[in-house]
Amino acid sequence: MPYSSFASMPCTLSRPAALLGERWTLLLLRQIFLGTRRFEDFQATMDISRSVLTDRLNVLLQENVLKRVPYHEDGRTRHEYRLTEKGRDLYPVLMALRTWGEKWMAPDEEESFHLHHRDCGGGVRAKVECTECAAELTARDVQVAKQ
Amino acid sequence: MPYSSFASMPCTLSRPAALLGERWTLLLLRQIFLGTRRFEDFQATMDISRSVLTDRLNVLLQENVLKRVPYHEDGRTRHEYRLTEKGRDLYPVLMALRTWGEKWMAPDEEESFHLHHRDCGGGVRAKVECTECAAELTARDVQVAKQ
DNA sequence: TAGCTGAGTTCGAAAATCGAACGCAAGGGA
DNA sequence: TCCCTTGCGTTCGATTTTCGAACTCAGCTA
Repeated sequence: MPYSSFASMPCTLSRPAALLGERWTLLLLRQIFLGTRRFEDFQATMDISRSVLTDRLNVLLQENVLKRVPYHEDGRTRHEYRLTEKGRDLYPVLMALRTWGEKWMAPDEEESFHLHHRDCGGGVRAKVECTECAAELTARDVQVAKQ
Repeated sequence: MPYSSFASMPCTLSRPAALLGERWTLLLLRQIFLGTRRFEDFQATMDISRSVLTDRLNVLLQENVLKRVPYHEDGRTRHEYRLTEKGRDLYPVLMALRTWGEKWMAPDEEESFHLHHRDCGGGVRAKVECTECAAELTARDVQVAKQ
């Protein structure tokens, strides 16, 4: 049972965890949410090796998290990588990571970037809530039922 | 600038992403949230190689996500791995992964486990909200400010 | 005394990653 | 026309990680 078998287990947690748990994939998604879209820009800003970058982009294309979109520059047609709706839906995952990072791994100095709600200027945080009563939940409030 | 340099960048997203983005780490945390605590049990249920398991547990101990707690069995003292408060605070990350998995990677058959709020029996989901106006936010509602 | 168990450690083989060079197609300039 | 540049990969040999099986070790147990 190798690592990749978690990607095909009938578990809605192990499948995303196996996909995003590959080295570089979370950092790549971070870069995408920060606005990077082109191969050269990923390579330059992350200093990832080109072959691994190719591989990770292809995996995310295959999983339909990203799509290749043509664009024009200097009269030439090229392609850039953009989030699909499925990809955009990963936003809460990244925000949960960031919320945790702010609480537990905040560097001494200033942040490298701030996020705020366009409409009201407020801050941004991830949370877990009950779909019925809308209470905020921690691990202790949740019961696991096998099968 | 190797992979590990993201773990020390002054960015509250890249640091957690680099830590949890190592192979096996997310799957290991999933197993821990499901209740596994002992070396042998991790090894048996995940079929991870023993040396990598040792390494990942040590990294999480060092980051203070896990702690080693002594327990007694058959009159012998052993240790088990348990979440610290910092570790328990990763719950929203795992729930965000699961919420995404339920929407986009749900297997045809039944889930391997269900989660529900102890108090009211409702479902569980992760979301992103504004700290001021409490509106639910998507990537489009959020503005990134450099520095 | 010998065997068992939990929790690792060790080590040679296999796989993943790295970095530097190479390939290639489509302009642009001389 | 020929050469140069750019963006986006591919290839390849060297280095790192991971794998899997065997080994270690301490403290019971038979």
